[in-house]
Amino acid sequence: MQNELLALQQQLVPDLLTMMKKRYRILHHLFLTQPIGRRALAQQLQTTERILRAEVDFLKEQGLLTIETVGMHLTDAGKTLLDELADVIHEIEGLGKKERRLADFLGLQKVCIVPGDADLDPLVKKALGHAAADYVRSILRAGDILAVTGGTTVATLAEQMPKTQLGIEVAPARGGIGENMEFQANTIASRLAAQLGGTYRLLHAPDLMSDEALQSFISEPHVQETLQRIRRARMVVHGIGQAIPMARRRNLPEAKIDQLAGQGAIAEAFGYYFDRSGNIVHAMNTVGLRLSDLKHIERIVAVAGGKSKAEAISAVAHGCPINVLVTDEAVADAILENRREEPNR
Amino acid sequence: MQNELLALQQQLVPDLLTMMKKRYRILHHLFLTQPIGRRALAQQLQTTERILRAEVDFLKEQGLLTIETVGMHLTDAGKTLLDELADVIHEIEGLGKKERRLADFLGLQKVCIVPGDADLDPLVKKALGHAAADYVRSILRAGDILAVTGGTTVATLAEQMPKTQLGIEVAPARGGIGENMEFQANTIASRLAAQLGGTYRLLHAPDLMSDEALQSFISEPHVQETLQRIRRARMVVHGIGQAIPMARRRNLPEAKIDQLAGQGAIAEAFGYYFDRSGNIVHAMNTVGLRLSDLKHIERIVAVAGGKSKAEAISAVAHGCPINVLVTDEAVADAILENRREEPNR
DNA sequence: CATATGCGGGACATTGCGTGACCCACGAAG
DNA sequence: CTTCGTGGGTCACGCAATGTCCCGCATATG
Repeated sequence: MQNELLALQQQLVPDLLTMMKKRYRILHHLFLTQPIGRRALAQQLQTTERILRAEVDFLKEQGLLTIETVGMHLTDAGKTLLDELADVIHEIEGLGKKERRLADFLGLQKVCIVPGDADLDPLVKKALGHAAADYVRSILRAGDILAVTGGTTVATLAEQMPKTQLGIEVAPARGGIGENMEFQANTIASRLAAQLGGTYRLLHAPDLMSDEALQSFISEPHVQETLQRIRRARMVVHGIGQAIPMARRRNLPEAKIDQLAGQGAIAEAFGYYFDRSGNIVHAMNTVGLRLSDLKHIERIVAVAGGKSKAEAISAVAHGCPINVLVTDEAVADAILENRREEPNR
Repeated sequence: MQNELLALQQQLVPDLLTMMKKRYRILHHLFLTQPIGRRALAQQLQTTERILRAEVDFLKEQGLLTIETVGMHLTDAGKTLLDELADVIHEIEGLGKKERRLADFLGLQKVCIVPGDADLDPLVKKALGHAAADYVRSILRAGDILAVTGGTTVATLAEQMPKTQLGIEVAPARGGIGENMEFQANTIASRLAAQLGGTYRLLHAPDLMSDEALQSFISEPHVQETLQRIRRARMVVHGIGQAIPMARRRNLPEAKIDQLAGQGAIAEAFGYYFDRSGNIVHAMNTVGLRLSDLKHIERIVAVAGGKSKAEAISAVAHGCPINVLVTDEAVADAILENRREEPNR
């Protein structure tokens, strides 16, 4: 077991393990920001140029990165090493343990944690997307239908998804909401389909509409068809939002927002608002995947990070039949911290 | 697989393995020579006092050794670490591979190799004894009969055997030969029995005697009984000697020695002399375990090291039904080296 | 086209740490 | 008692790691 070896090395050469982490961090950061120069990288990694330079010289010597006029790039060997190293660093940092504890606490099948706090460092969100993309890709099989919601985090996943030729059908789980095109479920679906070498469907509908409009809308044949595809998805990937900021982004009336706040709404997912215990306090009149559809879907993957979302994530985990959660360390720590206090209440 | 981790580390922090080996070497040497002081240890490890001091300070900080006025000692944590580390170092040094190759070539069940050359460094012999003791102890079960021959190497084994309460019966496989009491089979048997928490029998007999004397001697009831115990041993541990030096130590007449040399005698074990192909060229009129008894014994362990004995060890391995060989790296290298030349002859 | 920015790489002074070379006090052993 | 080996302290030296620049160049930008 490699864990034993790491334990031995922790005793015998602790500073070299530190060195290993340091170099891994450089490679990893480089991977996320390439191409990038010495100075900029040094600043982002909170180290001096000279120190980074020494490390970079070494890593170049090892053939793990190339130095060009535009900046530094990882070589294929560097990427391979990074992948293989990820698990090791995971264990060294104790993330594996946290994942198991969090999965146990939230009753999930699996939890993936990336180091850092997506609120503080935008690269953590990128790493989050990468980790989620890795996981999704490891599960997907040719011919699967994959449903995705919108949001910046899921958009990052699509961006980080490596090119493959899997032949997946990607469908948006939600209609459009009134914000940036870039983060719409439709946009993400098309992007993901491009990366995965598959096809995609679109749900040309506003996310929110009146009852009558909704009824007539969903009886449209092509909408019906898309909705049926969505409901037959094998896997759905969705984000988790904070209730109030989300309501604001949807331009809900102030009165409605106040009402939600009064009901203790703290989290949002799939158009549903949850209080901290996971109870649904409000369901939007939404087109797309409903909560009741989820139980027919094999694998439900939630992706969200940033300490500010910790409570929301915990709430949705209790209220939604999630299988897998991909999040960051700040969230994991916050939830596990709260857990200790809960039993006393 | 831990090998993968080592490969990764080799790329990312090449110093790590070097440093690990260095510190392992210090701990190992300290284990074999404790209590010992800074200066003496530095000299033996071919390093400077100041360097060793830095390492020792670190290892002390890690709680792996204690520093007292009499010198340094390993702590229990240090011993544990050393044990666990042994396998890792084994693989790093490629000894595991050599063991498998040598076992394959000599047709043995198992080979254990310790680094170094017992001819050059007396501590290697000690390590040899330690490794052999470790192996023997791992096999022994309560109630077993263990037969041992004489010799300095087997004596070292007895010395290195940790105290246990196994309840073993130890019997000398040979009578006494005319040399130092310390290395007699009888002495070793009693010592081993003390360490293993068992009983022992003695074979009060000269190793070499005339036919008539031998006949009358082995008909003595208590000798008979001891001999029967010996032949029912589950395990026998024996040394391997070079033919001519051994003959000299036994004070054989010069004429006999010349005759042995003429017959190509190169190795000695159990009182038999072998040529390089493993043919018996001379059998002494010996009391104790005969070659023909060996086939009834479950596990036959040979312990011998030092490059000068390489040919002898190879010869005995071919001529004797040995199961397990514990030797040093110099021997292994020499035998494996010769192997490449043999097919061409 | 000219300018500005960020890139890699070179250069150099400085400093800080590893290291060598001692010292002493002490306890054990002869 | 002397002698040896022990740990621990100290200090100066030297080199390597580091901080701090600079330059030439490619690219983006106006």
